[in-house]
Amino acid sequence: VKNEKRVTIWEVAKLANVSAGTVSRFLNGIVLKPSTEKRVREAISQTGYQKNITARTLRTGHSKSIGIILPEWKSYYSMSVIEAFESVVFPKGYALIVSSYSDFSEQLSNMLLRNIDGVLCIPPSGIDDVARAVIKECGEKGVPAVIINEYFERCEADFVMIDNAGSSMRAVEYGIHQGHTDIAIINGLQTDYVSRERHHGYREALNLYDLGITDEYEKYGLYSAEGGYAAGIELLSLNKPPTAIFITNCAMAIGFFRAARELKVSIPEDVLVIAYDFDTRYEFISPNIPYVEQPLGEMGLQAAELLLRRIAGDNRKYPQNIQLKTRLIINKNMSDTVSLSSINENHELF
Amino acid sequence: VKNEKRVTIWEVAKLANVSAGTVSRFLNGIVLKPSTEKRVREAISQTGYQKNITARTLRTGHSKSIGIILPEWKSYYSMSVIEAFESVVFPKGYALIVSSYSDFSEQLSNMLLRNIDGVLCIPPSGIDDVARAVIKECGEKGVPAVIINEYFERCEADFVMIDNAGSSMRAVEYGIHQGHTDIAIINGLQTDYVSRERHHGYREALNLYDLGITDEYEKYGLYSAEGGYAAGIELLSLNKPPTAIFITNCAMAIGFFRAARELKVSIPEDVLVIAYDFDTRYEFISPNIPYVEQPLGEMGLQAAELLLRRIAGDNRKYPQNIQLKTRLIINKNMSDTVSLSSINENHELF
DNA sequence: CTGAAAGCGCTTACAG
DNA sequence: CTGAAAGCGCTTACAG
Repeated sequence: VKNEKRVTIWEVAKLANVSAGTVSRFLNGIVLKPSTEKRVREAISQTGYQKNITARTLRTGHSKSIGIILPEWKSYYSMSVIEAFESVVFPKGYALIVSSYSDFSEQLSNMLLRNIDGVLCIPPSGIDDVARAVIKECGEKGVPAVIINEYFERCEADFVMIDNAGSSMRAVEYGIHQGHTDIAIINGLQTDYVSRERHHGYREALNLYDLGITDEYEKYGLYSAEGGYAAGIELLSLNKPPTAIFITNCAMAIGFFRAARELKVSIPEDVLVIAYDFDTRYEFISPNIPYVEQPLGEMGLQAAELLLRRIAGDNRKYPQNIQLKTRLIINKNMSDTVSLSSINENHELF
Repeated sequence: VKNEKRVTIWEVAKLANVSAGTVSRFLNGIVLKPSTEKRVREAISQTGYQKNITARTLRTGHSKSIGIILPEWKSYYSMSVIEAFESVVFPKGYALIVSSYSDFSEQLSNMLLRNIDGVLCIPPSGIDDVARAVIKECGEKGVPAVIINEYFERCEADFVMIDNAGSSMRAVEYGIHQGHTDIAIINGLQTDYVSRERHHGYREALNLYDLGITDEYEKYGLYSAEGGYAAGIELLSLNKPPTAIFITNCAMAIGFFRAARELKVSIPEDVLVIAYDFDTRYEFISPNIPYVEQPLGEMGLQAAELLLRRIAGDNRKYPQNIQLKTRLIINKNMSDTVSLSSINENHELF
C-alpha cells in the first residue's frame, strides 16, 4: 500500500543548494545565515519534508520515547497516572510505548531493543517481582526508571509515591474523631511495602489515642474484591464487630460492600467505612464513604518531570523517593449534591 | 548513566569468524551450514548480543510497532479493546505506541515519523474529526488503519464495530416483551453514525410491534453523564412518563440514574432501564439493569488480526466493515448471586 | 551456503 | 557559517 518514497534531507539540500549537514543543523535549531535559512525553509515546505525519527535515533542513540510497564490496562489508577504523565512528556516530543502483557520482562526487553530513553513502571500492588526486574534490567542498560507507589532500598531507580503511613494514620484518626473506638483494618499482605506502611499508620493512630490493638480486627488479604469480601464476612460475623473499618484498597472495599449487602449491614449506619482511592461506585453505595485520595495526577506529573531530568543526565539526589501528600475526602452530602457540576466528571470512567 | 556500549552484529561476526551478513541471516531465520550456525549461536550467547530494532527499522522500513489513537485513557471501553488487541499483537513482536493527548493530529504525525506499521483508532463517540483525520493521514502515508465503532463510506480504512441497529432493536424488543408500550430512548446526537444506527434499531422495534412513535420520548444529547441527567429529568417530568427507557450509552445511563435518584424514581420498579455497555456501578444501583454488551475483547482481537493482515500486504476485501454480534445481558439475580465466582472480575476496574 | 558492499536517513566532529 | 565525510547497526541483492 506504501505510496511515494518519503523525501529525505538530501532532496531538501539539493533544492536549497546547501549540504545535507546544513539542513540537519537547521532542523536542530542551529542558526544559519539568514539567506541560507530562507532557502532551506522554502525547500522544506516545497518538498513537504518530514524528519525520520528512526534515522535520528540510530545516529544519536536516543529515541525520544519512554516505555511504560503496567499491570493491567483496565485500571483507573494506572490510567490516571499515565494521563498526567503524558501531558508533560508529549509536548517535549516523546512517544509512549505502553505494555501490560503478562510477560512483562519480555515486554521490557522488547522496549529496550527499541532504544527507549526511560521507563515508567506502575507495578501491581503486592507483587515485588515486576518492579525489581524492571529496575535491574534498566540499570544494566543504563536506562533511567521511575517506579510508582513501591519502594526498595538501595535501588537504581527513583520512586514516586504517597505518604502511606501518614495518610493511613490520618484516616484512622478521622474515625476516632467520629467517636469510634473499635476500628478494624482490611489490608494487603504484610509482604508488601505499601501494606506495611499503611498498617503502621493504622497502629500509630490507635496508639496515639491510647486505643488497644485487637488482633481479630486486623485482616490481610490480596488486594482484590475477593480478599475484601472474605475479610468483610469475618469481621461482620464477630461477636463484637468493629464499628468502623479502614480498608486500604479500592477493590477490597468493593468486596467488602458486597459482603455488607449480603449480611444486610448498612453503611455508614452500622459500620463506618473509610476507604482508599476514589471509586465511581461509592456514590451509589452510600452517601458517606470517606476515602484517602491519592493525588494520581500529581504523581504522574512528578514522575514525568523527574524522569525527564534523569534522561537529560541530571542525577542530583539520585536515587530519589518522592512522597506526596494525600487528602482525606469527606463528602457527607455527596448524594444530596444535585448540581452535576459539583461532581468531578474527571472521575468518570466510561 | 549509559554503561558499556551495546554489542553489535560485527563483534559477533568477528568472534564466530563469519561475515556480518551471515549473522544477520541467522538472526532472520535463514538456515546456515550447521557448523557455522553453531559458531554464530555461541558467539551470540558469549557476547550477549541483542538486536537493535531501530537499525533494522531504518533499513527495512518497518518498525514492528503499531500506533493507537484513543480519546481518553480512563476509559473502560478503550482499555478492554486494547487489552485484547495487545494479546494478539505482542506475541508477534509488535510494540504499541499509545497516545490520547488532545491534539491527536500532532500525536499521529509524531507516530508516523517513527515508521509505525499500522494504526488502531478508537475515536471518541459522536465526534467525526478524529477518525477522519487519522484515515486521511494514514492513507497518504500508506499506513493501514483500523477504526473501532465508527464508519464512513468509501474510506481508505477497515472498520470493526457491532451491529448497532440490530442490537438496539433487540434491546427495545426485550422491553416490549416485558409488557412495556411506552418506551423512550436517550441517545447520542443524530450527527453521529453510531447514534443514528441505534435510533434506527429503536424505531424498528416499535414499528415491528405496531407501537407508535412518541416525539417527546426521543431524547438526544452528548454521550455524557450531563446529557443523560438532563434527558432523564425531562422524561421523568412528563405528564405521561415512559415506563421503560433505552439508554444507548453508559455515561448517559449514569447521568440518568442520578436524575432518577434525585426524583425518587425507583429502578426497575418505576421505570425499566435498558442500558448499553457494562458498568461496574450497575450492581450497586439496581438488581435489574439489562444492558447490551459489546464484545470488546472480540473487537480488539478482530481489529488486531485484520490490521496484521493489512500490514502483511493482504488486501483482500479491502476496505472491510466487520460487524460483530452483541448479547443482551439480563441478570435479574445479580444482587442475589452471593458466590463471588459468578461475578466476572474481569469487569473490575480498580 | 556465505562474503563484500551498498545503503536506509540522519548527525556531528573536523576543517575551512 | 557551512561542506565533506564518516558512521549509527543493520539487511539484502549480487556474486561466487
